Amino acid sequence: MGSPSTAVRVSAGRHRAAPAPATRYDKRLAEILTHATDVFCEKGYEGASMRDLSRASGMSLAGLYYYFESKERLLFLIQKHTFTTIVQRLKARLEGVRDPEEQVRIFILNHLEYFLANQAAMKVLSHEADALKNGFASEVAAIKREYYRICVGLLEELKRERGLQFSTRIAVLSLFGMMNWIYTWHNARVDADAEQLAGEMSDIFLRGLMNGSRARKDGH
Amino acid sequence: MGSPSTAVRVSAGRHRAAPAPATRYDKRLAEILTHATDVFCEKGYEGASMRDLSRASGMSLAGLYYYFESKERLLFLIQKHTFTTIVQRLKARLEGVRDPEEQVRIFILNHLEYFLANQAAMKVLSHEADALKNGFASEVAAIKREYYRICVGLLEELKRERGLQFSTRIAVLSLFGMMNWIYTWHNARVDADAEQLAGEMSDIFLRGLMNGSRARKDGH
DNA sequence: ACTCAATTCGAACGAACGTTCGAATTAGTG
DNA sequence: CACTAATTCGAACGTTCGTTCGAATTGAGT
Repeated sequence: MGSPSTAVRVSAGRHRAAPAPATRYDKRLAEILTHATDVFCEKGYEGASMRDLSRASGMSLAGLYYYFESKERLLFLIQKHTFTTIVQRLKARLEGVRDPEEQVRIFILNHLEYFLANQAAMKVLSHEADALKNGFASEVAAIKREYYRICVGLLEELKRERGLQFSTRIAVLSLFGMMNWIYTWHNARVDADAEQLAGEMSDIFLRGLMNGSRARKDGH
Repeated sequence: MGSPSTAVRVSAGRHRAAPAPATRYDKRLAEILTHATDVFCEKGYEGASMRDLSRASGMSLAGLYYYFESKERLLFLIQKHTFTTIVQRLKARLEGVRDPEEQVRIFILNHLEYFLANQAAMKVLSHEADALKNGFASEVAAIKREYYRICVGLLEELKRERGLQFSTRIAVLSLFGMMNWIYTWHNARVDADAEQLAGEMSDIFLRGLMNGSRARKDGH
């Protein structure tokens, strides 16, 4: 009967095969997601109206609902796809690398490269992290937790190998702060490319973790 | 006649004397700002409705407009007061301190202490940084620029004194990222207090700036 | 107690919101 | 071409939005 967006709808109903079927439906949906990402980036999730999204994607207001059942699910699709992709790329890049310091540098480089190549999507991921509710929120939270745990693992290994002492939690969250804050200030005309930025942040962060003198005013 | 909120209204029309008149008007406005801060923190600026603010502050919807002329101006008042206060406290604390490293540590401690003591306000300041427009935006931006420049000054001095080499811009913005990101993860039941967090972040950041080996793969 | 200004409120305004529905259009196959 | 399913749309739904207005209430000074 044709109420397609009420179900989850994976690639025109088929179960996803190996590469990507890329049906008409999938391609149009991807286009809409791209335009919606730009609008969410510029006006924020709450501040962007369905009419804004309609205008940006060149599709009628009602037409959008053929592709997703609610504004919230649209944000979910954007966040899930973005987060899944960055985790996937990270895993591929980490494969075969054994040195913990190099692994951390790869983590940072992967994050910043993807961030700058997909600024709008990553801003929506960072800035609208608490906009989803219940089921949507928990599914994105699961991916985030996996990403977080990977970083924790790398730092734990670095710590073990070099006999360092620092709070892994604070270190990881400080690193995420350094990296994610970039969406508030990065200017393509002024700032260096991802590789150089990743190098500078890696230097600050990694050297910061090495204990030359333990904590400062320890003891008392 | 009584259309008070159309003018800027400084403490019941009087020109502000030395300490603080603290009229009835001022006190009530401060209460409203406090409640509004909590609501903006929880639901975001766009996501919070005037009716939410009315409910939270226990004042009728129309009554709120006696104290400010628009929702946007309310956010502006919150941001301006918060930012002004943190800059003011910083200046007081930096007075008399000469050692650049100690100055940077004070900067970080001041920021985190105020952040954790006023989490809602600081989240509204960080997370809704782009919500204001035109005149409101530029006035807050001016304070932000001053705050930023103070930090740049401290790092430049540290760099000069110790003969270090790093990009001040990247360093400052990385530091702000580390510090401001805290609103996304800090949990009072799990995490340490401001002083300890400031110590750990200062250690990571400051040690990160000291060049033991210059940049890594330099040359090529 | 009377007065005037300061403060508060109920009720309503028009606009914009997310979403729905049935009809119209288009694309894909025989 | 004809037939069916996939896609798109105009128009409207009921709700909520930020804001306004005139009347009611309260507080302070005499």
